[in-house]
Amino acid sequence: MFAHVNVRPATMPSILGGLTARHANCITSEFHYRKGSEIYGEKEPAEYVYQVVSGAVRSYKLLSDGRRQIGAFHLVGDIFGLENAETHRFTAEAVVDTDVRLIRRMSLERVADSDFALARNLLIMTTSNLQHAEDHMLLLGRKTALERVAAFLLEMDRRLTGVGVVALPMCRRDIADYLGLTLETVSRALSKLHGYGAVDFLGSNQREIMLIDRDQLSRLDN
Amino acid sequence: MFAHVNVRPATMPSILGGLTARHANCITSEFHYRKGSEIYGEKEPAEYVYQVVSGAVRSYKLLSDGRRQIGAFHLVGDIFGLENAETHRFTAEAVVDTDVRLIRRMSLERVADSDFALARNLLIMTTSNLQHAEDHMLLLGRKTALERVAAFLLEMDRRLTGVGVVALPMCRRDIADYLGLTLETVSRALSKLHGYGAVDFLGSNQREIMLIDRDQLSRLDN
DNA sequence: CGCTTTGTTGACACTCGTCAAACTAAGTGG
DNA sequence: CCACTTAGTTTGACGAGTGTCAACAAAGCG
Repeated sequence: MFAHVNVRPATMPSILGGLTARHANCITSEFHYRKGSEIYGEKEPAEYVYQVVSGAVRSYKLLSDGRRQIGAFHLVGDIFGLENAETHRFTAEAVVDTDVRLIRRMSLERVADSDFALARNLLIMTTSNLQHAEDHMLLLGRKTALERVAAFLLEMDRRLTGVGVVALPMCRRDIADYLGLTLETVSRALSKLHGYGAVDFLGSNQREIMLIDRDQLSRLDN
Repeated sequence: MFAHVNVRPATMPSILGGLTARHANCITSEFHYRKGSEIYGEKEPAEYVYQVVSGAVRSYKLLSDGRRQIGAFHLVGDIFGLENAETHRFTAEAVVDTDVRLIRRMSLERVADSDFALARNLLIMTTSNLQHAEDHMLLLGRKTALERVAAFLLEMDRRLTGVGVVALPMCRRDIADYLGLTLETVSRALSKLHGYGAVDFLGSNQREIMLIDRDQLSRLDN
């Protein structure tokens, strides 16, 4: 599984706009997390910022009775765990075996006061997280199950390859908890999309490769 | 339009941490919006940043068929319309007759590069918007109607007075579109909470004053 | 080749949405 | 001042969409 993923550090957007190592005066190192293992927990002190080198990560919140809302998936190249408070607001777990680059975090005050460009990058990244959350609120509050799944496939296609071929790293339950649905509803929506011809499945391994018809999905997505 | 503009010394927490006028080199002025009128539209260029002086504002997104998701309510003292891209990502409307203070916006680049403290304030405000959106995703994705309404009342109490007495400026439809419900479901949830003794209504005017039992509501909220 | 995990599908239940009616409050003009 | 209108709220009846529970199939794995 994921045998062909080859990391090319040189082609990956470098963390914090290429400013980390020399400006933040910190050590960057790589670390491996096995599928399902926790990278950090909600309310833990935020010591590091992370970048996905290979694999995928989910960030989620829990209610007291175990209901889970995944706020975002972090894919290759994405930065996550960026907080300017002292603690993490999500739990982060590896969706599959995942390599991450770690950067020891500085306090926000020192960062923002010491480097204009870095401060701007922090703001840009935070804003892009905010924008994603804003769009996701619309999805969670107002879209139907079919629209959510269509939007999800389009998002993953855009972020993974952008060519209409998607190999999802996450399972149905993860998708469901991202979309505010149950895994059964996600499965049914995918079957329906398959029936419409908007999605085709290649190979019959568990983590199927999907061929998606972006025009058709876009029409469903509003 | 712009008939009542009058410049005033700050009697409330001044915008952008008291740095606007002298640091951002801009004019602050007040303006009045009548109930229901639009302050800015989604995708319009972001020329100003706003602060609520009196009244209340809703920020929302629409789907093509008219479904609406309110992302946030802005109450007295709140700053809104803060974008670092060139355009607004929400439409903003006055919920009731509302006075706002306007500050002409600078481009993000110039702001962040010219003032450390201002850059930090921008980041702090953006982060607090992000945190609200993250919490709201959990509500929209995973909470029941009753839990959403309970959480809403607690949020409004906290932000308006914090003493368990709430006078909501917005109508049932606004609440519904904020919580991802219908107005009927909101009304039923409030009736149920009233039945539980978690909410009491004072006076019988339209915009009732509510007495809320925060302990009881907190138990429902998870 | 069993065993476990993940995904699919069906039957059914239930929450919430839809539609409709009654009611209250507020605004308007004669 | 009072009918009349308009906007907003509440409540009921009903139905649709999604969740729940269960059975089965498929895939991964030792």
